[in-house]
Amino acid sequence: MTTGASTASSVRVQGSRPISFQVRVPPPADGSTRARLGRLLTHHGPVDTPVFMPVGTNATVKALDPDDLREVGASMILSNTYHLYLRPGHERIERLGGLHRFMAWDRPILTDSGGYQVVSLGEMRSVDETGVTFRSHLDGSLHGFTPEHSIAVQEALGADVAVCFDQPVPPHASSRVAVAEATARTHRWAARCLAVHRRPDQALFGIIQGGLEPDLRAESTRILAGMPFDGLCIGGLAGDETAAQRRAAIDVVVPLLERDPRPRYLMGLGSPPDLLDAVDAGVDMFDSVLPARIARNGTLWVPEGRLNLRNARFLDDPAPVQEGCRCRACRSFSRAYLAHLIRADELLFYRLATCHNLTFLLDFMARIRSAIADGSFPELVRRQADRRASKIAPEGAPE
RNA sequence: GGGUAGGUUGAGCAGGUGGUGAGCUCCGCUGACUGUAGAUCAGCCGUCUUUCGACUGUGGGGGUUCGAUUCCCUCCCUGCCCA
Repeated sequence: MTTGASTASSVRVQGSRPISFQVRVPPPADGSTRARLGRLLTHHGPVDTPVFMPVGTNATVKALDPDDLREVGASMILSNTYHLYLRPGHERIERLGGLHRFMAWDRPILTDSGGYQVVSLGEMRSVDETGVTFRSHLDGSLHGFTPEHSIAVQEALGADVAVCFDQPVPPHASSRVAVAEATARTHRWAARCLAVHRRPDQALFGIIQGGLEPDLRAESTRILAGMPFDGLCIGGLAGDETAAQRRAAIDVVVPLLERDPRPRYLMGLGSPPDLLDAVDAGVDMFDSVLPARIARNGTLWVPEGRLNLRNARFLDDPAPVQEGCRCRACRSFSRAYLAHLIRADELLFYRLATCHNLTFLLDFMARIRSAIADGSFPELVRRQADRRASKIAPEGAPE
């Protein structure tokens, strides 16, 4: 198998990129923020950035159907290579017309590569230069995943954007040597992904690693930026790092990409303050399971913070979760009703709760975009910082 | 009326045939969750105490005994069977 970026770039036909990205409102020259407004053009329509992509691991954003997804304002979603490969199988999805058709979602999709499962599956995998050996979480069977394999699966799924198979470094157990090795391997794997990726209607993003080591982050950024990817991911920051550590890592990456025309995608982060901070740092794309997962577990975001609908105090509360919220939960139902549903283990709870949190977050993102457009974004960041400092409830930004 | 099986901390149970019953599952309360092994997980869940710990508690009453949830008597309540 041939490797190397040069081989790969010759495969990628110049001129007709599978996606295009244009920055419509660049960061202000005064350096007050790196926030920028952009538009990603794909075969399945445009995506305004900064964008948050809800996560639909098993070809579904849990509890929602495509109508719900459009209603909450999702313009692009993420799905997962590893899970769909195991079940129902990427070949089956391909036979059935590809992922978009399979899940009846006609807007853009990005597939994660399965690299993150190196972290999430913990002991159930082993890694070497060839790739990763996973133990299936479904039946314990063994599966080898290589960069080439990941790309093949992603091409079969047919998402608009595929992502390189990388090796994130598990958060705490990260000696500098371990970070350096995983990062270097991620670079070699990136080249292998490029070498085999040929689907012309699918973009491919590379993943920057480097942990929290500034020089390794910088080196990783330079190497990845030197390869003909359609976009660049910032990986390995959705673990137990502090907000300050994340910001520091992003602030190493983005300045090195200042004149790079490609979108920047921070993988795995999705709380409102995380988004605000990362947009300020110059990030264009996000994904996270957080809003949907905490919703299913009873926690809903409101401007004042979080509500845990399991709490007894909501059983008699006739107010909507959030006054004035446009989501289907708030339009029709009381906190008392939702508190009842969750106690009764009623399935409707998951749908309503997920609709609310995604609406909250996507509306927050829309507000960020309009603030960038009208120049008020730095003020938004400042207000948020003030609120945190004074420990008053954050405006649009619960933890 | 006769027989029989029972009555344990909100519910359902376990255990205990004379040597200190606070154990489980629900329910309930609180918290966590960030490229989804997650509609999951963790802590608490008799009273007092931050903790250590102390106290109370095996349907009611009585008896035997150094000591009773256990043995005896009696009453109450519940299920089932027979009349």
